[in-house]
Amino acid sequence: MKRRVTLKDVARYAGVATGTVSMVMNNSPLVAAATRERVLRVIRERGYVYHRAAAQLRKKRTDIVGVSTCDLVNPYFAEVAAGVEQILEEQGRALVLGNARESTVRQARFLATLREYNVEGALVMPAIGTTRAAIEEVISWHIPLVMVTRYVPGVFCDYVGNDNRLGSVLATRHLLDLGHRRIAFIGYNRRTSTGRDRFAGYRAALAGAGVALAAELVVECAASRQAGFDAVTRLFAASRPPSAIVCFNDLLAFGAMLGLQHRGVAIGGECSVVGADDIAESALWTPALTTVAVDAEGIGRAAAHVLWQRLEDPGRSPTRQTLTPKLVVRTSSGTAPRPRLKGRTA
Amino acid sequence: MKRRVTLKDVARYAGVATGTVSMVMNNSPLVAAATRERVLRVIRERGYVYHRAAAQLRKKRTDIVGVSTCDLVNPYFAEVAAGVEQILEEQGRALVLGNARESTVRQARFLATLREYNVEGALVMPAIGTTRAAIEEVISWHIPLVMVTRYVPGVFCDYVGNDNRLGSVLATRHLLDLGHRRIAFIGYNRRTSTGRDRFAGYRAALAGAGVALAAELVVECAASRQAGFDAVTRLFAASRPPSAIVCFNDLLAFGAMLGLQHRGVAIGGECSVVGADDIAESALWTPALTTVAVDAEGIGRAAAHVLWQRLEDPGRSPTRQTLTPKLVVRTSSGTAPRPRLKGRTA
DNA sequence: CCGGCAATTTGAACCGATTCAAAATGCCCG
DNA sequence: CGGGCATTTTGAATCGGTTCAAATTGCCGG
Repeated sequence: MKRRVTLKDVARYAGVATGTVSMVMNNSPLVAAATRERVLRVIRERGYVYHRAAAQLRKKRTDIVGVSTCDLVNPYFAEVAAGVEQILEEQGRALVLGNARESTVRQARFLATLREYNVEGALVMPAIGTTRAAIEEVISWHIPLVMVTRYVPGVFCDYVGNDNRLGSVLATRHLLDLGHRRIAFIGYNRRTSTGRDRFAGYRAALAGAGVALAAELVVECAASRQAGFDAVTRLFAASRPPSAIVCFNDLLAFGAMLGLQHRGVAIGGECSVVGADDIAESALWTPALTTVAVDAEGIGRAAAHVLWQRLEDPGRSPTRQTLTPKLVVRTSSGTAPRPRLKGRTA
Repeated sequence: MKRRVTLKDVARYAGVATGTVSMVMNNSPLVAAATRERVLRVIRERGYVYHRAAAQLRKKRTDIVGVSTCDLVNPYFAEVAAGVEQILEEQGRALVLGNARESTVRQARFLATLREYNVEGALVMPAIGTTRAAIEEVISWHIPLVMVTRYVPGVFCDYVGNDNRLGSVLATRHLLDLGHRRIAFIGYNRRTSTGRDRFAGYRAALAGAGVALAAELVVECAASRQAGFDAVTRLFAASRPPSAIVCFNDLLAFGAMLGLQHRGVAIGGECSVVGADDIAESALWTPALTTVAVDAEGIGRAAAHVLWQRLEDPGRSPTRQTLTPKLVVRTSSGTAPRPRLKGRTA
């Protein structure tokens, strides 16, 4: 077992002091070009490998960033993570990944671990149920934290996400413009900021058009295909079903469309459906889903960028950055059907 | 700025030697229970935080594992990564993530970085075009490496993946059993082991049934929905279209089904379609897709487990572990249509 | 009361980089 | 030729744990 080549060895072979080699490794402009060349040649010849842990002991920088995902199996969060990775890679920082799987316990455990690794900062997609205290604890450790995609109310720190409220406004307004008045909202979840904001946009758009919000048209449920199917079943079992549905996300919309097809309701005709996220399948469904496109990778990239800014200038006040979603109109939404004028003609 | 609480401080406050505190931190059975309690109390009271980089300097273990994904945006690989994360988390190891996005350059750069972090091992999903030399270089650094999902031929190291050959055999045999004889294969890609193995299974199943492989029924193309659509267009433009299609994966199958619907070909009747992977959408399509289910998370978990075994016993000979996929029959596949007996009746 | 053995505890050297005050070197100008 | 200044280089102290040979403590049987 050969001993590892250390910086000291390099210094000896190159005939310089350890400090000089260190400066070469850190691209210091103070070393003379000729010296730098000589040192670099020795490094190459001897196969020297920089030892980051040793460096970290004295230097304060670690070039490590922690990333906590709430659910990596969900393609949306995986895309956000991919965006984050892209920027961190460009910055030459390493990414330590944790997947909370929507468990605040796992999330807390991961964040505590990050502390032992002396990460420079953390990008957190808060798991459902994350408390203000949990986030503030991390900040109290002096680890710069950026909330991504979801935020925890009342926490004073950076946030990058989608403008979910606007997204729902666009979706709902689109339906209102098509003449719809009985518009349902399915997938309301008050436990995440995304859930609350998307609902708030729906509510605001209705109010803006002078349409009263009908409690029986709001369905609180999970964000799965099955839940969408069930929600439609429930809505259409009632006396006055909606003529359009705003869905919390595309998965729910798919379930809803299946439910409508199952009942023989014409999608885009008798009942319109709008989703959110614009995942890959949305364009391929029959009918193609009208949805609010969210740039998940862009959010990840922006979040990594915001963390970088904070590291550059720790004093700056927290930013709250939202990317603007845009409505993609396809065939699952159409003009409102004429109301059947029951009895009125009599 | 308060100075950080070090192990030495803990030792002083607890009235013991640094060595003792170190042993407590490492759960050594040598410290007396009473001493351990006292030290732990001081640690809690003073808010001591273990400094892994410092520990690493002397200890050889790092508890860090590198994970290189070939494409994190692909839900399949994201699932594998999630499986890996789950096991590493249980083992108390940190996961440093890299996303090669199918670039061998990015992959190589990431693997080189891992060396500087002194990772205990690496789990690599080789990017398209990964050479034997690239993998062997990592091994030459004495970093235990496990290839996941894809393998590079000729490399003598651990591998965990799906039995793709078997999967295609199951799919093809299923179609043969339904009476099909003109069976196409779309999405052949000879640049990944998955591509080669899935094609090999198709070829073997045909041979086993005494059916000649028709070159015009094999389409080499990307693994996207669009490619599936285009492949069908091509196959059905020819004189004798297939009565069934084995697709490299589900995405391709969706594209193919859209293509068939577009041409007015009855899926499961006039032409059957079988996919592979069984992603979430597959069960929801109309018709529901018959496919070969692959346990992506299971593969990730198994891979992390294999790495653990190798760390426990570096001397063991490399394993080559494949999980068994299983056929999920749904409605996109049906009995072969009667051949139209052109002219024969005359 | 003592020798012997097992169970604990000690603490100084060490891991491999970074730091920075001080020294060395080179160059220009009077 | 020497002083002054800018450019490079030096190297010992330091970061915060781990190690392990050696010392200490406790207990038991004789």
